[in-house]
Amino acid sequence: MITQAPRGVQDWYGEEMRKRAIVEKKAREIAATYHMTEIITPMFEHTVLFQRGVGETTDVVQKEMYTFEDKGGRSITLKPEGTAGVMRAYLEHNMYAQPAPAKLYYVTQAFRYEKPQSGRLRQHHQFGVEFVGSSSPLAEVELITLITELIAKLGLSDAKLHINSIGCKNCRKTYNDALLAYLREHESELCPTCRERMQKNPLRVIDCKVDACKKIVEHAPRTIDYLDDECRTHFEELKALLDEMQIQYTVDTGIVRGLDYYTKTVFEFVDSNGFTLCGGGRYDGLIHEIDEKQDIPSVGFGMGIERILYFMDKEGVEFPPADPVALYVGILGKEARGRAYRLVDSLRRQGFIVETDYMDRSVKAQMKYANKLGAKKTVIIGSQELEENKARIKDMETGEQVEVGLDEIAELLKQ
RNA sequence: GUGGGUAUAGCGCAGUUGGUUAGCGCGCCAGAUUGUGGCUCUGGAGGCCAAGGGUUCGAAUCCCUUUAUCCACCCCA
Repeated sequence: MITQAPRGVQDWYGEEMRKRAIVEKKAREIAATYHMTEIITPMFEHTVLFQRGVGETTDVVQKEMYTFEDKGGRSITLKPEGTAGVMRAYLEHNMYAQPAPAKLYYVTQAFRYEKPQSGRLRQHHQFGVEFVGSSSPLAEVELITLITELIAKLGLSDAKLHINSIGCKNCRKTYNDALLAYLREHESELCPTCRERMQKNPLRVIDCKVDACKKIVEHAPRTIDYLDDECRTHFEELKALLDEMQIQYTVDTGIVRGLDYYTKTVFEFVDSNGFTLCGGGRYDGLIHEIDEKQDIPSVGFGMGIERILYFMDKEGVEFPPADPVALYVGILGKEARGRAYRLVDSLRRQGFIVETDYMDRSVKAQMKYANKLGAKKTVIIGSQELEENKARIKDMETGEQVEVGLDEIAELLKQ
């Protein structure tokens, strides 16, 4: 038990860790070209931040948060998503006093108490962007463009953009009334979960996967038909810009998203099975929700690193190989050890990846080991080499050996 | 939270209707003459058969509980 990690979390090491680092590096590189800067916020926040920010009625807040009391009696919660913390930091440090917009990106863990399954963990990692201060649809376009570029550069092909608009608070109210009225008419045909959802948040019924509900939803009122002028114009402008950018999308009126803070635009990138790999949208009311004195529009998205890796694996995307060991320095005899290790040190300082023997193995075993490491070249340092100040460098692919002075090895490796 | 599958060596798997010291492949370690890898051969290490309880003369095998894991739903990344 003590040697087993808690449920739903995983260790990162070896090849998987390497792959994850490559994905994160790519994300950072691309964000940098958009002139976005990285932000790291704490792993935990005051519980109220998420209750307000994410929304009291959401599943995330109601049953999935890791909440505990610290020794000072404060209610603390491990962040279940990336946005709320960044917004809190934005307000705490008065970033709105800087020239707008603020373009922040983050790579973070997120914790949710869920039942683990494929692509779902209790600790996962997200790459995300918060674009704060702009109400222009160009802000949405910037995020979508960034994601599109990242997905393409990672080599993923099975990801389609779905967009929708759920309107602002005002449109939502008239819409909710219309939807509720419609659902009431069909209440008896809905699944039990949906009958319950109806009361709390009727919008959720829209993306129910039960066949009977789907059928009813087909003819249900849709958010886009209830948008006020401003929201409709915003959505039309967004679509026009996407067209101009030649970014393919489908308007999917079923996208609702599970976090309460969304307004107007919501979007997802999904694969052909409908599995979400990244989602986001506009949340113009979020900052006001956290700090009554402020009212600043923003858009953002979160992308699951594990899901990206899962999809890349599924699509058979090849990762670049790890940098190989340039030279394996074999050691023969204790008297040669110091000199050999000096050689190792000197070559490493020049930037070469060098390995050596720490196991007092025989020469033969060392060669086997070097072969397993995938070393490009090997050299054995023994009493003879010490005497002559020369050594034979062996090319592990061709088997050829070249004799050079101990001080000339770096030169040889550079070729 | 609801429903289903699985749990045997580091990894991937066998293990017959319950019956001796639980096997195979890969990997790991060592050797096949003295200071050179890959191929081959030989030998070796490594398992409380997930944990606990029960049935039985006898349990990896049957039953119960727990834990973990995988999958679907809910929801989400």
